Order: sequence, then C-alpha cells, then structure tokens
Amino acid sequence: MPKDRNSGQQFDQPRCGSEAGGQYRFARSHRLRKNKEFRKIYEGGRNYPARSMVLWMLPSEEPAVKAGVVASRRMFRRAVDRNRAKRLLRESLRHVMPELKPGTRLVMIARRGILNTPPDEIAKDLRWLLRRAGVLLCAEC
RNA sequence: GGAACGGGACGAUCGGUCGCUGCGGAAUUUAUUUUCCGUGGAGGAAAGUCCGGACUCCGCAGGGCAGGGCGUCCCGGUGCUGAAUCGGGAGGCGCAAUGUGUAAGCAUUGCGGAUGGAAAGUGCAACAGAAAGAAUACCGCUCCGGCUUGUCCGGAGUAAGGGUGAAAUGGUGGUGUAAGAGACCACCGCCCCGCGAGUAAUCAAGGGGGCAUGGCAAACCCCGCCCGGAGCAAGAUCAAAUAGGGGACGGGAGCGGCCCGCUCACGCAGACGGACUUGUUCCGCUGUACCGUUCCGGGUAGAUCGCGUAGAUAAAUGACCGAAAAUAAAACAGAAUCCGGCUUAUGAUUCCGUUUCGUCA
Repeated sequence: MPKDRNSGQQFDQPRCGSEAGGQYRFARSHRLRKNKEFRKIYEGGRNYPARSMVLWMLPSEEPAVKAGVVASRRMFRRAVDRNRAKRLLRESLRHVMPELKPGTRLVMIARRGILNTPPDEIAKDLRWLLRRAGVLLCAEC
C-alpha cells in the first residue's frame, strides 16, 4: 500500500511572502486540458531550457493562470518513469502557483535528468526559469 | 550454518502537515465555479499481448476445397456447449533405483512430459563404420582351388566372435553343421486372434505364428475434432459554425416564340429560308434560376455514454517529517472495456526441496 496519503511535509518557510498552506494548489481548473491549448503555446510562446525540464511560456488575455505537464513516451519508455516525472513537475509547480502573474500560460516538459534530481533541486530549476521568463510577481525572488 | 538452483507464500507498519482524484452531502456561483465535511482510490505480475471467452459493429442460403489450430482416457473449474487452458485420477511410453535371473527379461517403487498414427506414401540421419533399410563380409571362422608352400593368392559359405556407432535386423541355453544360422528345440520377448475385466484409454486367460514391423510426425503427411472478419481509437447518442443536400412559405427576374414562303408525303406537326418586336390581363422554359424566412436529414469541431464499490481522458496515489532491529519501507514495476489461462521480470521477507561448501559429534 502506498503510504503517501497519510504522510506529509511541513512547509516551514515559504520562499516568497507569507502564504497560508491552502494556497499551494494545482487543481484541474488550472491545467491545460486541450490539445489546441498546447499547440497555441508551442506556436506562439518562448521556451526556456534547464537540466531537468524545458519551460514554454505564453502570456494570455484571460486572467487565469494555466499550466500543463508533459512527459513523452520517447523520453521515458516505462510508464512508471512517465508518472514519476509528471508528479515531480506538478509538485514543484504547485509551490509557486500563488507567485505567478495573472494570465501566465506554461507548459513544462520533463527531460531525462529529472528522475535523478531531488525535488528541491527541481523547484530551484523551475524558479530560475520563471524568473528568466519574467512571470513572477515579486522581483526579488 | 553459508552459497547456488528450482518451486510456493507475501509484495508492506503507525502518527502527523500540504496536495491530487471519483462519489455523497451542505453552502455558493452565470457556470461543469468556489469552499467545507464524509468516504473510496494500482499489481502479483496492473507488463508482454502468446491463447480462449464476454461485449460491439460488419458480413452471412447450403455443401465442399484450400488455409490455420488442437490431439491417450475419465472426472472437475473458468456461467452453459465447442475450442483452449488449468486441477485431480487412470492408462501407455521412457529413464533411474531395488529385488530376481547366467543373460535377455520380469516385478515393485520413484521421476519425466505437446502423450493420435511410423506394416498408406514421400523424405531425413553429421561423424565413425565393410555395411544405416527389403543394407552389409573389414578382421575373424570354415571349406575348395592354385603354386612361388607363405604372416601367400583366388573363389565360395558364414552375422557365432572382434571392431564402429545414438542405433547393426530378437535374448539365453541346447541340437545341429565344414563353420554357422529360428535351420530346429526349450524358456523369455515379439506379432496375430481374443474368453473375460473396465465408463474408457487399456489390460488380459487361452490359442496360433519362427519372428515379419529399426528411429524421426515440434519433417511433409494420414486420421479425428474445431475455426467468418475486425476490434473499446469497437460501437452508440446529442450536436455549434462554415459548406453542401431535401421540403414548405414569401418574393421573383431573364430568355425564346408569334407572320410569310417553299420543299419533303394530302392535312396537322416538324425541318429549311426570309421577315416581324405585338399582348396595362398571349404562349413556352416555369412558379424555373435567383433572393429571403423556416423546417428536415447526413455530419465536422465539441460533449455524453460505452465505463465498473479504483477509474481518468494532457489522463488521479505525490512531496516529506517523526517512531521502531535499521543511514534507508526497499526489487520488478503504474489500472485504461471486462473475465480466465500462459509467459516474462523481481526483494536484504518467509517456507519447502535438490546440489555443494564449512564446523562440531
């Protein structure tokens, strides 16, 4: 049995501002769910590569922040690895969701290195990429 | 006690913070939004897709050929029947051990597995060996002949002995013979018939036969039985915009004809030639093209169902703190229509068996 449902983590120090726990979420309403939405970002957006992932970004008129997570079969042959990669990306993203500018559209594509990278390193990568893309609310982060 | 191999079981505890997802409830919202509470949330293989079935659509008079699959018998499980596969039992075959016997063999016990048919036909068999299929004479044995009298040559007989091989055309003993040989005899084996026993595969009293029929069918083949195709991206329902199809209603152009002559075949009609531009309400295309409104059907995007007491559709189980024998909760691995079988992968947990090593007695 997985032990995950009953375990958890203390977010002892939020990295930016002072959010309550309930804000670090990444629900379905904030996900990209249509093939068309992905294509639009690939065609009109910019990409920012890092060791663990590639980030695509495209600002939108609508205020809602939306993001999608990709782990291709070409990159990860086994289904276990694909699941693992997407979970790591989702986990790192949900911690920065409150800090993103409204209207941000993101696609995060996992690269092979992500499986050997600890979660806090992935979070650092993501923060660095978001700063380069200029979609964070507070400038000093 | 350790290691290796084979098989079976199990496949991961408790407490807490944040987060994801299905369902139910409450509040909230334009909404399928948002919030809270309760509750369910990956595997023994979910995998490979090697088999079988359910389910769905397409096709379909009947019979045969081709092609593919399966293969001892009985009982049972997967809802039933068939097929397939699994479990149990039985038969037969092979191997090993033990007993008995000079031996061949026989009996008992254990183990093994794709276990119909090798006297229907075809095909195949390395190397060795003289000879490998209605085979064969290398050595040897026996007899006969020769002259060069030898460790000789030639001919005939012979499958008892040697040698080769995975396998050499029944075994042992005797009779017999020039030497031998089922040539003949006894026993054993084998083949044919089969009283009788058993649901059956099959076993088998007794009788007959000198003995014929080597192996491979996971080679073709023969015999018996079974088999339509595609697959949940199956398939079903709803259905925007645009384009196109059909119906109804309303509006509604535009174009042509009109007379005379002559010829073919009397008249009508038509063809040919020449003229004419008329009807505020002539005739034909025609209530047609086209325009507008509205309805219908197909159908794309999209949505829903199929779909489940886990269950989505860019696809849910994660991050990580603490506790204990422990630095570490671990290896293989992530449900995608469902069920059953098979195969493969795997752990530092555990049980059994085999082999092997070490120590002690």
